[in-house]
Amino acid sequence: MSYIKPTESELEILQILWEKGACSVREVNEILNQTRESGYTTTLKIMQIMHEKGLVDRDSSARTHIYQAKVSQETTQKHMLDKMIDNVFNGSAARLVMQALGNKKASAAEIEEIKKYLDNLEN
Amino acid sequence: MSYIKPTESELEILQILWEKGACSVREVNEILNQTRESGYTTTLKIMQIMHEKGLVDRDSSARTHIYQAKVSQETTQKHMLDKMIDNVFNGSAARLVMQALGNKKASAAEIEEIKKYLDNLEN
DNA sequence: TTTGAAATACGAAACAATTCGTATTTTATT
DNA sequence: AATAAAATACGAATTGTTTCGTATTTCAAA
Repeated sequence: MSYIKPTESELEILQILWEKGACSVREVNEILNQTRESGYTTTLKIMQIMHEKGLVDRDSSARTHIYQAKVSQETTQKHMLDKMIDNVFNGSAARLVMQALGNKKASAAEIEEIKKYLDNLEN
Repeated sequence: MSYIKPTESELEILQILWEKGACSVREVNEILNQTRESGYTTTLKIMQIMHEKGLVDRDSSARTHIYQAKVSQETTQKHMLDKMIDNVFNGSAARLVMQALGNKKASAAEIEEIKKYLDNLEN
């Protein structure tokens, strides 16, 4: 299976599905509208397209269709990160990591976690 | 000044300009063509649009215009990372960092560098 | 069983990004 | 000065994404 690159809107919806698990269009649309204006049929249309593309699964046995992410968050993260490292960080994961840590301050606990992770990587 | 979000094509060109410093359209197009097919006037048009948007500076005193990135690589990295952390990593920089390190294997030296960086962050 | 609310389906408009053909300008060479 | 090569300018076609209006379907309550 080849990778399907989600558009921006699709990514917003995937995020919601990753978090909530399974949602109706109405649920997704309501969550979207906590952040930004979006018409119901607009959200519906995008989710239908996502289904066509194979980004989501759909249970259409009931009147209200229930959608679920079909692509995993991990796989999507991996693809987007790889692309970003290549495109914008000259191929250096280390550079990206340090930028990321500099930007958003990670908590002490998170830093410890990362250190442990690094220790493991070394072995 | 508000942030101008580069499109995909624009990002490809910025990358080249960040690396090379100052380039003619022809130079940029030749480098692009090492990776993928792209017509000369296509590249020209995109660089003209980038100029209109303020993404690049242009010296048009000679017949062959010379372009330079106007936005810094660091600023662009920061914006893209922030967005990605929010959108795809549920706001957790640590998660992104660990994914990134897992993907592309960093060298032992790079890992040491990151550890030092983390030690500094802790103080 | 009729009715209305809530859902889906669908097409087309609006918008944005990319591609490319062609006209025009510039300049070095003869 | 004429010419040809190489550059820019520009409009328009193409493609992809988002938005939305309207038609149709479905189901539960009266």
